[in-house]
Amino acid sequence: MVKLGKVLPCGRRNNAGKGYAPKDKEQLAARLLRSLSDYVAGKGLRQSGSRTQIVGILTGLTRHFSASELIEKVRARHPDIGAATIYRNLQTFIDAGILREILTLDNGERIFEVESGGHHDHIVCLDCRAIFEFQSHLIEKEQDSITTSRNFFSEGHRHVIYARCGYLKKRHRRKKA
Amino acid sequence: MVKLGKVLPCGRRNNAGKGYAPKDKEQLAARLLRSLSDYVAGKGLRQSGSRTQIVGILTGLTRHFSASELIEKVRARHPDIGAATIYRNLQTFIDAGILREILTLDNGERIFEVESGGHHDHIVCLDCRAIFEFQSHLIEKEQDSITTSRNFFSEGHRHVIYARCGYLKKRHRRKKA
DNA sequence: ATGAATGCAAAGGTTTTGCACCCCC
DNA sequence: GGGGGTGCAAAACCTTTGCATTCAT
Repeated sequence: MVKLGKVLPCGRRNNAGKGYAPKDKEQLAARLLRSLSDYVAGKGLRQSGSRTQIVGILTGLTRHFSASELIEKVRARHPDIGAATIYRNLQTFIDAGILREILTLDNGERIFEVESGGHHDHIVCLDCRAIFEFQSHLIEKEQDSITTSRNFFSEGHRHVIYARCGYLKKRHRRKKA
Repeated sequence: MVKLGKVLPCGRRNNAGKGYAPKDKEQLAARLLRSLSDYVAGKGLRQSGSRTQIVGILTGLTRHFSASELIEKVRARHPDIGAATIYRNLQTFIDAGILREILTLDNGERIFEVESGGHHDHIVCLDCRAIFEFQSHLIEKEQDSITTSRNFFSEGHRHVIYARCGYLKKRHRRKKA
């Protein structure tokens, strides 16, 4: 694994573990809690203590995280919260629109991110495991066109590009040889 | 589940279980066996009986299939072949270029297809679970442009559109309400 | 004969579920 | 107080792995 923060040959820093800036965390946490409240109120569900605590952890995570990472972080601060509760709430949060499942890695790990409003898709770096984002109006438009021209009603999509940033390119070549 | 072959309102038939035409199976089987032979010969591996038998089953499957579907079909005809062998060979077949893992469903099921040469991406129908294919030169080009402009070396992508064909639209509305 | 490939069973990992208890509304 | 929510443990899945054995070359 490449050291965090290391500048890669492609000019990017290795931000695989990048989270939110401290100043953003507060705003984000407030927004998420509000969204959750709205959702549970509308559905006749309840704003349990666990839910509030788990949401509090979300802003301390990297932008893209797996269920196990969430479990680990939640249990570090709230050892009394069971994994089952976290899994159940992952689904609740997705239904509430505050989380999004963005992709599944080769090893089967499901990766989530906090819903930010602006739609984007992802590039997964096979070298440093970092997940980058990209946006393309052109692709979105073409997708819509394809979907509607076939009489489908789109319910979303997952578009993931697997790539290497070149950092370990030589090493990989050597391995393959 | 919608009945197989049923004409859906969008004009498509429900081909969720569609396989290969009998006349195509022969050619396909021959091609796959040839590719496999070339691969194992080149790698100093062996053309085992199991491998040949599993390849024989591939042409009797639907175009898009899960590991468990493959295991079920293989074991129906060859009860002596263990699941571990099938998993190990799934990887071998992918390495040999005769299979491709195309997507992961919501439930975590990994879906494979026989490598056909022509690249395409997929539309998954959330109503009938059918998997359709689409091609877009425009999207491919844009993808390449995005990848290279960021100094990535693309190693492939997965682009899946989730949609409804409208067949169960009313039913879903009712369920949700 | 050599080592690749296999079957079996066990282990590993993730996610779901049953159930009694708890606590939010 | 009622029903949603939770913790725990067990179960359910899917996939991988260790090991002795078999088999292709």
